[in-house]
This record gives sequence, C-alpha cells and structure tokens, in this order.
Amino acid sequence: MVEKQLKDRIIETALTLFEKYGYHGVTVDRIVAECGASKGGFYHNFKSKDELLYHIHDVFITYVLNKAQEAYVKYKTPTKRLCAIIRSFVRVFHIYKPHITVFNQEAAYLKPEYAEKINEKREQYKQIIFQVLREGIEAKQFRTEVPVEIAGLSIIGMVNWMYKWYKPDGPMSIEQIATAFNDLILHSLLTEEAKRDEDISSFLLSHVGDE
Amino acid sequence: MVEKQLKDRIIETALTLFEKYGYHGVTVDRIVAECGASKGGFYHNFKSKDELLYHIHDVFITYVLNKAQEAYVKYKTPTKRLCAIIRSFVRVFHIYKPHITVFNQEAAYLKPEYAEKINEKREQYKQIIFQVLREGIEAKQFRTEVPVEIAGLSIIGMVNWMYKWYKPDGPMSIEQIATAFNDLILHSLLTEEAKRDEDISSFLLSHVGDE
DNA sequence: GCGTACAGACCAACTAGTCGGTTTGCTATC
DNA sequence: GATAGCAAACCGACTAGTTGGTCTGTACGC
Repeated sequence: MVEKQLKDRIIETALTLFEKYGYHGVTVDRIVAECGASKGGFYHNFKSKDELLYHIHDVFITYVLNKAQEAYVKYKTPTKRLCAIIRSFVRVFHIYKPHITVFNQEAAYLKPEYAEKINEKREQYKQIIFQVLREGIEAKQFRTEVPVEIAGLSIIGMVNWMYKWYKPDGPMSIEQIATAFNDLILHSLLTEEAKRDEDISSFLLSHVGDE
Repeated sequence: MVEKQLKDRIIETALTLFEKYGYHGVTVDRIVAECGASKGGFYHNFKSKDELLYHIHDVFITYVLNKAQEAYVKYKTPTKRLCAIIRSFVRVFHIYKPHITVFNQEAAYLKPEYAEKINEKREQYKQIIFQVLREGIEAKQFRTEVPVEIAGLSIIGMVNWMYKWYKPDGPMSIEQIATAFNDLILHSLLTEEAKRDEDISSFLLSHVGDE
C-alpha cells in the first residue's frame, strides 16, 4: 500500500473546500496550500481548474449510472427495478455527498466540451428512469394516469435535493431514508391492484436492492 | 406610468444573464453594458454585486412565502392546504424562473449577513409544509407512517428541481404540471379511507388553489 | 444652489496559468 | 549493489489579464 498520491489529495481537498465555499469561492492557491502541494503539482496533474471540476462531475455521474444499470439488469420487474435504482441513488449520497453537491451546484460552470460529456450520461440516467416507469405502466403495476416525464423528474428531483439537507450523522440512516423514499414513490405510482399483490407491495417498506 | 427605472432594468438584465451564465460568469461591466447603463448607475442603485444577488433572492422567497401563508389561511383542511401551497409554489416558476434558478444555484455565494435573512424565510417555508403534513396525519387524512421531514423535503425538492427542466413553452402548461404534482403527492400521502372520501379525493386531479 | 441620479475613466486586488528549475524513483549497466 | 542516466513528479516565483468597486464630474429637477 503506497501513500496517497498527490492527485487524490488535491481532489479530496478541493471537494471539501468546494462543498463549503463553492467552486468560485476557492482558489487554486488555496487548494494547494491546504493539502501541502504547489501550483506546479496541481498543473502537473490537471490541465486546468476546469478539468478538476469535470473530473469531480465525471466520477459521480459514472458511478451512479453504473449502479442504475446494474440494478436494472439484476431485477426483472418494474417495481423491483425502480426500488433498487432509487436505493442505489440514495446510497451514493453516503459516499459522494461532496461530489454531488458540486455536481448540482456548479454544473453551469463546466466548459462546453466537458458539459457535453456529462450531459450525455445525465441524459442516459434520466432515460433509465423513464424506461422503468413506462415498463411499470405497461405491466399494469403503475397507474396509467402517471405522466412518465413529470414522475421521473420528480423522483430525480426529490433524491437529488438531498444534497441540500442530508447529513451523514443525521437521525436517519441512509437505508432508512431510501426506504422512506421508496415507500412514498411506490404509493404514488402503484395501482390499487398492484398494492394488493403480495409480491409487489411487499417491497413497500422493505429493503429491495440490498446487496 | 413612468418609463422603466434603471434599477429594474439592471435587475432584469442581470437575471437573464445570471440564469444563462451563472452569477460568477457575468461581470458588472457586462450587466451595465447590456442594459445601456454605467458603472456609476449600477453602484448608485446597489451597494455591491452581492446586494444585487441578495435582492434577487429576497424577491423570490418573500413572494413564495407569502403565497404559502395566504393558501394556508384560505383553506381549512390539510389536503386542501397542501394542494394550494404546492400549486402556488409551482406557479411561481412561470413568473420567477430566472429568480429561482439564481436562488437555487447561487445561494452558497451569499455573504453571511444576507444569507442569514434568506435562510430565515427559507426555514419558515419549510415549517409551513411540515406543519400541514403534521396536521394531515393528525386528521387521519395522511398515512401515519409518513415521515414528516422526509416527505416535506421531498415535496420541496421535486418542485424546486423544476428549475432544471421547466420551459415556459414546453408541452405541459404550468397548471397541468401543478395538477400532476398534486396527484402524485396526494397518492403518496393519503390514507385509503381518505381516498375513498369524496370530499378529499376530489382534489386528486382537480385544480385546488385556482383563484 | 442643492440633492438625487447617473456617467465613465481609473485603480488596486486578486487569480488562473506559466516556466525554468529541482527532486524522486526507476532501470540498465558494469 | 553502486552508479549513471533519464523521465516523470513536483516546486514556487512570476505574469498578464480580469474584475469589483471608487471617485470626480455633470445634468437635471425643485
């Protein structure tokens, strides 16, 4: 086990500072001072401050997109898939809260060439959610009246908004929060028949998606 | 009717620019150039660029807080109150989308003395939502299992997230969006008995809150 | 003639990025 | 296993451009 590389130290320090002061509230000098590095060390590892911002965005979106794809493949019914995706989404906040804060706050400042790459993955993520919702309606598990786009964006919004309030040492564990979200979302989507179906409604307050 | 005052022109121009490029992506010089004013004119109306940012925050949060309080007073049952508050919240996006974008993106950059004032109102807004949810559970209209804080923050999150996707000229009208939100939210909150209650469930796909 | 509203040249501070130089670690060679 | 050679990693003083904010001056209403 080697000691932590400079690049990682820079990212970690930058993340902590960005989360607290925002991307524009932190200078490169401050980052390198805080982690005992130098201007040269920084620009040896990153082409620019913008590239660091991109890197942070990419780590998070790549991770969460993979998790969603895994969950989609692992489960076969719309309800299970949705619950598993949401749970994986919520869980990311436990590990990547600073990344997500930066992701949600500073995306507007990504340079076009970087923004394009990120938006592509962001779009993919959205489409997975939409897809599962459509499948759920098709399979008569979700109500037909549910507008797929609004519902999908609501789910993404309510989970993403966690970056404004989630504290890792808060009164509720990340698993409890995920369960609460799933319960709320399923209640808003499931048909009455689906709720009566033991196999489907059993996931209402359970931990679908636990590994 | 006098011609539009410089202060308003500055705010309007700044809003358009901030929404597109972010607070830090727009210089004071750019703002005054774009609206045919001067540095002197700007600093005659605002103490600093930060004060302009505060002003934008304050206009929005004050407006939306008032609307929520009005809705609370106007209706007497938890379900009606919640629907009316949500509808008023959604409607704001039609008028104040640029304000809200700035509000949600740049709050981190407010100077402490300004941030404190804004956070106070933000907190009040949250408490109104929590209060209505508690009343709804108390009155057996909402399910007892619903965790007030999570549900409240989810509602705030899903509506606020609109700033990322809402387009005034999109396929759905603002009223349709509000109705869709209310439908989703009520389904996730209402008890089975409340859903069967004609007087309560009638608001599921109706326009409670229309003036 | 006096205060309010605005103009625009000017300044001082800050900050991303550069560049010549030094250290570190690895490898080939004897 | 000592050493020479070399490239990648890293350092930090310096720079050029940018930007929020100031200051003196002017026009105008009362």
